Amino acid sequence: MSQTVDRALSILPLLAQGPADLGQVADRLGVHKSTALRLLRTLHEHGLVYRQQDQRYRLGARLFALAQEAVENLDVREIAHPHLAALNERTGHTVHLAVHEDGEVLYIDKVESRYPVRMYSRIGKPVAITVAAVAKLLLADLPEPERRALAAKLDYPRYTPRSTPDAAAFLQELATVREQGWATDLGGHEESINCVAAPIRGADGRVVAAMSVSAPNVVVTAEELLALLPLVRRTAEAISHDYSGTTPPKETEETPA
Amino acid sequence: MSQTVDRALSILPLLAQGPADLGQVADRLGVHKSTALRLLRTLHEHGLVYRQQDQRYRLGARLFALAQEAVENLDVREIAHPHLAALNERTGHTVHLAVHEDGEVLYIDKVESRYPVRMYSRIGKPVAITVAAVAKLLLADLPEPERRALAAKLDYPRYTPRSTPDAAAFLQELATVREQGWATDLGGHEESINCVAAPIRGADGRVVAAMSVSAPNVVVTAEELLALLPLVRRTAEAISHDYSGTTPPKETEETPA
DNA sequence: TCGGCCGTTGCGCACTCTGCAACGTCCATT
DNA sequence: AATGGACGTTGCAGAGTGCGCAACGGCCGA
Repeated sequence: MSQTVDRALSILPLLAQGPADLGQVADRLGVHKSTALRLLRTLHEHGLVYRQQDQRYRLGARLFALAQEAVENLDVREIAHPHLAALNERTGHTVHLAVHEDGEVLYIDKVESRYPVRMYSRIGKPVAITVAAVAKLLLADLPEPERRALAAKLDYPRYTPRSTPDAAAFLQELATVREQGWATDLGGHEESINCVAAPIRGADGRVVAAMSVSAPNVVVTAEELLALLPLVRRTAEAISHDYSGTTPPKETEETPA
Repeated sequence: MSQTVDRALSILPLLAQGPADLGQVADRLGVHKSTALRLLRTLHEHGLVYRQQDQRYRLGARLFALAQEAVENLDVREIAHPHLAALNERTGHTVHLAVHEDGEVLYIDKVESRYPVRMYSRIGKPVAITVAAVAKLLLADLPEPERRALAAKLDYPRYTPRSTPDAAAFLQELATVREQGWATDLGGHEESINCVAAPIRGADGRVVAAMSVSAPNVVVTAEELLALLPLVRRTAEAISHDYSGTTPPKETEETPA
């Protein structure tokens, strides 16, 4: 691994917390000011950081553009979107699409609820991986050793009394989810918000994405939301079908890791 | 400028065009495969690139997260959003918020039209800088030398017959915009889409952002859209007021050990 | 079975990055 | 108005680090 690049890239999450001046960056990186300056200059030339009038640095414009182009290259998203929109049209609730990547699960698309009370989330924001319904689906599909390894590495924050408490409970939950082919989050992240989710599979049967419908208690009860499960599953299957269909005959996949 | 970091960062826009394998990356960078590999590994460890099952690289998840955190740190956005939503509520049209940064203008917020026919745009996407109404406002406020330098550097694509043809016309337009304090784009980017825009100013009077209302011909005529100008300007002024008010003259930041 | 393609590894050389120290500037303080 | 300090910037010499080369190994198609 390249030390120089490593240091430069470490600046980005640092600046994500808010603007910082040269000295602060150098301190937090543990390098000399002149070094930090050179790195920041390079990042600047690539548009990844921006220098404000007060000379402090913050994350730059090209970062948005890159993230944007990146998300547009995800073909699952393209294919799923009309289905998500239709489901939102029909139910009125917030619909999410999420993928798994290197131990993180993040939303890559979202259709907002029609109701005034909405849940907070953002495309690109990593989800609460130990409780979110979509996360359970995505992780439940991992090969068993990976699943165990990941579960062991995770933190298990107690967002609510119903949050997954530890790795054992999580693995148990994943097994259940894997078995039944759908997942829920009933107040595990925020007390008053429930979700039901279903997996989207590629041609080889592996889970490539997951979608969910979320709604707060004040709009519909958990039971009413669960009644939507068949609809959610059908939607996910429709997306899976579209996705497998339009994806050209994939090169052979090595199943055993 | 750091060579290593420079090379590493050059990989990102390259991957933004689509996934690529190691050889392609090395070729396009003009370096040896082993070098490209090391750079990609470093980028990977920071989550900026992701390696798919077919071993090809594409942009990674953390990029989204970073862009997300970045946009949330823009306080103009925070302050402007309710106003934009209100304007959308009242007019039904698409409302945009944009800022200028290092010769690029990009949308940082958007409220979607209520009408079924919508214009295509995305938060984070750089706008057509030579024709967009918000771009004119932001660039018109630059000091004259910078304005000239930037105008000279730009390309002037002929999106439509009404697109700004060259630097001279652009500078002329900027002068007009600067004078009148608002801007329009009448079919300059896409034949059937019109915009009206107004500037948002900081406490020192400089333009820090610009907002616009856009609608296609099929929904409202250009005249009808122009009739919204006073409303748009009032909204922009309200945001400017909020922004100047809530931004303290200077904030001091302490560094916790 | 063989050949080619691609990703990966170890290594020695030298290029490039590093930290230091000194300078210029701006601002707050006396 | 003068002084001190904080901060960003620059040039430099040393060495640490990234560079390309060459060889290996796995995979796939011939």
